[in-house]
Amino acid sequence: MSVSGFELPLPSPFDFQQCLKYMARSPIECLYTADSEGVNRLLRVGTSQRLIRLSCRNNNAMQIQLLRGDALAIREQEELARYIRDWFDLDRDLEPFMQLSKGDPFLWPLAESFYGLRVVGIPDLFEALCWAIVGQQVNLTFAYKLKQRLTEQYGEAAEWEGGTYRLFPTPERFANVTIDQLCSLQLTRNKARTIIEVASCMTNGDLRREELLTLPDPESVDKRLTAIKGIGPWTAQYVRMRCLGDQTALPIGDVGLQNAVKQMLGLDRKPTPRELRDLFEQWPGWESYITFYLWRTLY
DNA sequence: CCCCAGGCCTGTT
DNA sequence: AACAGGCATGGG
Repeated sequence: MSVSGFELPLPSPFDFQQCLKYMARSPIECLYTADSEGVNRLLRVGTSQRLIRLSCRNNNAMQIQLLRGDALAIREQEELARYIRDWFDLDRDLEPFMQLSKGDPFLWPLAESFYGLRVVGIPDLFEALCWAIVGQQVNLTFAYKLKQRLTEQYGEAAEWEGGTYRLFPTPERFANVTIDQLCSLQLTRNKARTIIEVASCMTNGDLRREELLTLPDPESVDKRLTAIKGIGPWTAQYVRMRCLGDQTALPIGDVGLQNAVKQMLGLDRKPTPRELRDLFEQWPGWESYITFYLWRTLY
């Protein structure tokens, strides 16, 4: 038994349009193409590449179509469904967040403006780590360029109807890549070294997503990740938020978060780390959602 | 030439 | 623990 498409039921609140708007924010995004009605993406399912399109007629169910290739075996469908649920954080109940927001002068405008937006995930650990690393202390425009160069240089690609679709490279792909080669893509030496180190750790099994997910608390995850030179607190929290589904992650040193809070509160300076912690103490468990929504106010 | 950007490391208090 | 300075890289 096999299928060339299937549906996933959606939680409430969920707004696919909000997610698409987020995903369409960069004109040089290289890992998928988002339009006003859906998103196309090349994914690895099992050992093969699959080109899929996601769309939503209403917000009750998401349609997943295979754009070409053999139908999916049931096992493959399950794997793909798992990926998509992580991608759009479909297993989370946002009702408590909406309740928390009601009557909250800081939260309500966010919850209302971005109603139904999910923390869009990066389920692949290597991709999430690399995206965080290239995004350290550079503006987003440049971060997207670096991701694009890494992907075009080292990732697999497939053509479809005149467009090119790409997979983010695997850690194994970097086994014989040198720091100088990555530096030629305009990565700093530190970033190049860190990416190669992360790739090596993942290839030899020292660093695995499943293992991070079994650690007892967020602090253990931070500790494991920051043990790698070049991965600091910001990157660890970013990965917890975008890859591990940990919605208590609060990237306190994030300049975007600081600027967004400054604007929201009408401050004449960026909030201090202490002030940010104090502010977020009111909303335990929703740090990542609030951060993600705050980032959305910036663009 | 300036300041800024979804930081990190190392060394001091 | 918390802060300060240096560092590397492009964008505006």
